[in-house]
Amino acid sequence: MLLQLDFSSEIPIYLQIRNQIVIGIAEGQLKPGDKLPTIRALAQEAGINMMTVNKAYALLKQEGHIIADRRSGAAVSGIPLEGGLDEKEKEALRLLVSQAKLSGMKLNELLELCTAYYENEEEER
Amino acid sequence: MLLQLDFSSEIPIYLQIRNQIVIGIAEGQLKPGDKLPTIRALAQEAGINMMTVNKAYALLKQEGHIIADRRSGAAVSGIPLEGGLDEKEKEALRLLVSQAKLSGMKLNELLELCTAYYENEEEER
DNA sequence: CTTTTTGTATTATTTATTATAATACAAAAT
DNA sequence: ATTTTGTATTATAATAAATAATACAAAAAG
Repeated sequence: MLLQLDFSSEIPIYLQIRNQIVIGIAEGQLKPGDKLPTIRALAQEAGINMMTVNKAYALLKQEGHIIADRRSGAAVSGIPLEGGLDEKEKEALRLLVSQAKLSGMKLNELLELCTAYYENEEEER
Repeated sequence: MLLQLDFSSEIPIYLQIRNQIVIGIAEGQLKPGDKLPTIRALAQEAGINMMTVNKAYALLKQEGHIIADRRSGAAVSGIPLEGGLDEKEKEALRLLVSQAKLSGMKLNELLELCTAYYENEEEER
C-alpha cells in the first residue's frame, strides 16, 4: 500500500491520500485490522507536512473507514458501513454517467467498467 | 433548463454551472442546437459575476459540449464526441465504485443506478 | 450607419482553501 | 523514564475562486 501523490494535480494532497486508502480498502489491498503507516512516517516518506496526513486520517476516521486510538496508530476499521451512497456521491455518479454517455461510451461498456472496478480484489491494474 | 446553485457547496460555482449543463445535455433537457442563456443574462439571473459564468462556458466550449461564436451566443454543440472517459474520469469512477462498495451497495444495485442515470431522458427525478 | 448585444480578454482585489511550520499534550508502548 | 502516537492550536504562505471594472471586435438590430 504505497501512495502515489501528484503534486501538480488539482485534487488536494490530503484528498489524494484519503481516496487512495478508500480504494485500497475497497479493492482488498488493505484488509480489516491492517495497520496504516503512522502520520509522521507517511508524511516523511511522502515529503509532506504532518498535518496534511492528519487531515486525511481524520477524514477517514470520521467516515468510519479507519480506527485511530491515540497510540497504537491507525488501522482499517472492518466494521461494515451501510446506507449506500449519499446524495452528494449519487450526484457525482450521475455526472460521471453523463460524461461517459457524452464521450461516446455505451451503457454496457460503462457497466462492464463499473463491474471490473467493483469486483477488483488484489490483482493489479 | 434552470440552474440550481448552492453557494455553500464545496464545488466551485463555475463547475456547478458546467456540471449541470453537461447533465442537461446528457439527459436530453438540452438538445443539439439549443441556445444557452447569454453569459450576462445567466450571471444576472443567478446573481453572480459575469466572469464566473464565462469560466463555465469557456470550459464547456473547450470540452466540445457547446459552440460559442462571438455574437449569436452559445449553443449546444451536437457534434458527437468520442474516445470514452479519460484517465481522470476513470479514476473518479473507480473511487465512486469503491465508495459504493464500502457503503454496502451491492453490484447489481450500483449497475441499476448507473443504468437509470444513463437511460434517463426527459423525465424528472 | 449607428447603436446594442455578444463572447472574450485583461487587471486588480477580496475571500476561501490548502499546505506548511512550530509546538504542545495525553496516552500508551518500550 | 523515554519515546512514539494521534490530536490540537496558532500562525503564515501559497493557491484558487469569485468579484469588479473595463475594454474590444464582431455581428445583429434599428
